[in-house]
Amino acid sequence: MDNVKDTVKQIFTEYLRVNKHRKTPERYAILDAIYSMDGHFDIDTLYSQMMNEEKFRVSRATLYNTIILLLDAKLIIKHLFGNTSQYEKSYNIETHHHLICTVCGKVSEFQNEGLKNAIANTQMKRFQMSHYSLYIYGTCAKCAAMKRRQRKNKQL
Amino acid sequence: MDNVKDTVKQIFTEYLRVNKHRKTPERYAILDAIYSMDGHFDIDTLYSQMMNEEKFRVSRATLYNTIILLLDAKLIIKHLFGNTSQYEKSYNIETHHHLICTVCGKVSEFQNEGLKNAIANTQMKRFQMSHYSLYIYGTCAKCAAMKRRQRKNKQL
DNA sequence: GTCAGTGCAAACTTTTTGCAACTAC
DNA sequence: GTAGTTGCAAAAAGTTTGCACTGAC
Repeated sequence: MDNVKDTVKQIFTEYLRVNKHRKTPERYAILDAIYSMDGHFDIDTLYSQMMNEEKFRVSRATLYNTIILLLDAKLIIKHLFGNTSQYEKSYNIETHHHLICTVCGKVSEFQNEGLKNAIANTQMKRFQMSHYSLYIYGTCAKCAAMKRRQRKNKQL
Repeated sequence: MDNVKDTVKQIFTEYLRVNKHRKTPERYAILDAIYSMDGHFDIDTLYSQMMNEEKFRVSRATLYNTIILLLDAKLIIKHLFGNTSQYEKSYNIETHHHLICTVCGKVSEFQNEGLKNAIANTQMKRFQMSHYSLYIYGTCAKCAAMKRRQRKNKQL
């Protein structure tokens, strides 16, 4: 598993070299922190995480700057649900789709090979796909149950 | 085509009645303005549109309030690309997917029946789908051409 | 030594909120 | 008449920017 961290570090180093950016400790600390997180995170969560648990302290400005590099290096991807930008590591991660509950806002992930293939194999004229995001909106099991309960109560 | 405007007005009226909201002229003016727009728009665009061209003037706060109702009534859908929330009328509109150019940011739409069916027919456990958004990121033809040109120039 | 990168705070943008005035019911 | 809505301005939340300082090269 540390293999992944080592690999992304190498990829990032190569990216920085090719693009003539400096290899600062902040940048590597941020990459490491991101690849230590599970699932989605926003800038504020990452900032707190690095403030509290980790040895390395960086400013929000540096987080925003570095995120741009990591996106460009395709080591993370950006999502936009809720109010803030959410990010997610992308190296060695299975492509997955997102279920977003419109009642409670909870975001969960699911995999579906058929869908994955259908999308990946779609031919578009005059457009070259690099990646995609599929967001499915609806009601999660918990909120569906709550709705049923409310409806029942009204009938009493 | 005015048929659509009439129909959404009826749907909205019914929605307001059921949910015990008032039928204010502002709300109908906003609905009308939205169904007069083509493609995506953000709050600011809608605000300017109603300020300049239309007879009815509403505040931003009212726009935000009304947007929430229209989302709930499923008369519009919300997208999150770029920096601002984008909205789009959804009644009587063909489901479509979005191509987003990561170079120039241009958003275009495309239809694909196979994809549409594949997604609509996906069975998810413990989740009830109401709608979905598929965003495909990549490089548009224009930016791809520009990239090729830049690469050629470097070689000289 | 130089200049890209960093931290801080201020600025900016989008969205939300509090409150007085208004109006649909 | 009364409570839901509106408009305004202020506040909040997220992100970007300006600038002096630091450190990677």
